[in-house]
Amino acid sequence: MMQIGKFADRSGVSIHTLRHYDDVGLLRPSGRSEGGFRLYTEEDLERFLVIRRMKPLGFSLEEMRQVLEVVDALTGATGTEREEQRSRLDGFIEAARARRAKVLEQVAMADEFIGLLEERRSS
Amino acid sequence: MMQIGKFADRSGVSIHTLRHYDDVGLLRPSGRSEGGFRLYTEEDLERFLVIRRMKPLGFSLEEMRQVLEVVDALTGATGTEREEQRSRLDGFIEAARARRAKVLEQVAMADEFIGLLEERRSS
DNA sequence: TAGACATTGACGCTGCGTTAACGTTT
DNA sequence: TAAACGTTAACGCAGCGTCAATGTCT
Repeated sequence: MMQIGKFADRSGVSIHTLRHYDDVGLLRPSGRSEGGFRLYTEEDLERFLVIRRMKPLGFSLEEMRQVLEVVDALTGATGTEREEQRSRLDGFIEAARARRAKVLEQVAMADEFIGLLEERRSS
Repeated sequence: MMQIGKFADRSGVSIHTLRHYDDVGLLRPSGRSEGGFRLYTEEDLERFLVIRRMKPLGFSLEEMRQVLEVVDALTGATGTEREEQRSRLDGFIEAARARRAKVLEQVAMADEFIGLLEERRSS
């Protein structure tokens, strides 16, 4: 169990961001100390990895929350429930592919922009 | 000379966004009608193209404003002034290359994320 | 004159950063 | 006890979206 400061160091995000994630229900610490200090576990760090990958792709906190929800629900689910969560997950996989495509377009945008500036430079 | 609505259609951004760009000095319409309607020219659309390419790369409105400023200052400048603007432009070209690299990293992030979800799907 | 189109102004939203005033841990 | 670390609450900011009340264009 580590306090928020250590978790911030290891995750690379600020303490305030972690507080915010807690407030909106995106990433809740596994426990609290007697005095109310947030206590995080290694497992919390694991869950954070999902956030770390999704955020740069432009997903909202709410969407990340939902993905974590599905992933959590999937471990331990069986039968119909399992199928249901799987199809929810498929939706997110689709969304991720769409984002990937968008990001690739942005690389092309960057190239166009750089070309535009270089042209202006020597005009 | 076209009104804001037509400019919005042709540029693909909302009327409110254009108003906001005007307010912050990013993209000012070339004129106003007697009654105060914003009037945009084809040249304004040209300038907008810079914005269109920069925005997906995550540049702030202020940075875009500065790039437009440099590009404008460069056309018609000579001698020392020209060299000065060129070096400012070089800074932005560098920044654009950095963004390009970042965006490429995001593609890798997307792949990792998709892989992570697919793994969870069949676990 | 009507209808489409525009105006300013204000408040709402996300995802945090930034104090401020104060309590906890060691 | 002090120093380091944490707490909630509240306001600030970018970049718009979304009314609302009103004026302009054709």
